[in-house]
Amino acid sequence: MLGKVLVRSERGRETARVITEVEAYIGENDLACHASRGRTARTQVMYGPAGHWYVYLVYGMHEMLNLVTGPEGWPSAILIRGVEGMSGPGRVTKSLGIGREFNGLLAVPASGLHIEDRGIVVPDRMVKRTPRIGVDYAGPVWAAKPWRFLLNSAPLTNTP
DNA sequence: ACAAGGATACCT
DNA sequence: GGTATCCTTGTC
Repeated sequence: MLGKVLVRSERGRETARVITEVEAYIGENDLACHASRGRTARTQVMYGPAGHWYVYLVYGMHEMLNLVTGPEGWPSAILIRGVEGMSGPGRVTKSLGIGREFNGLLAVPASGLHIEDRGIVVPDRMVKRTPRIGVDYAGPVWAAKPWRFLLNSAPLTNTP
């Protein structure tokens, strides 16, 4: 998803930003994943088919935007932690006007929020991997998984 | 360094 | 119905 473009459309106005930082949460075994506690009203969307948004509130004030991935029945999602000019997952949603009303919606243009490939090239050597942020509670094994990915320089724009 | 802030999951 | 905890940010 790095280098792909997050597109928010609202009443004919479109805001597009390149995704620069993401984290993976993979399955019930992953103790940092909300689905590690099983299927609940909140985590239900992660058990569904890929391509739907999973949006939840954390710390009582920040909306986290995740895209459901993986096959049906295997709860997994990618948290969008950063877009160009915006660092931090709470700022991503706030700056684009994204809230829990998107939870469960399919990531297609008609829903007002989707992801596009606009030809930006991201070679592997431009991608940095680190452990995920704020997941110490998951224990040393799962907190150490290098499942945070970010661009370590500006992406190469493929000008048509 | 730490408060703000509300939902969630799990307990009684 | 009570409570510990949370995939954070801004201000102290």
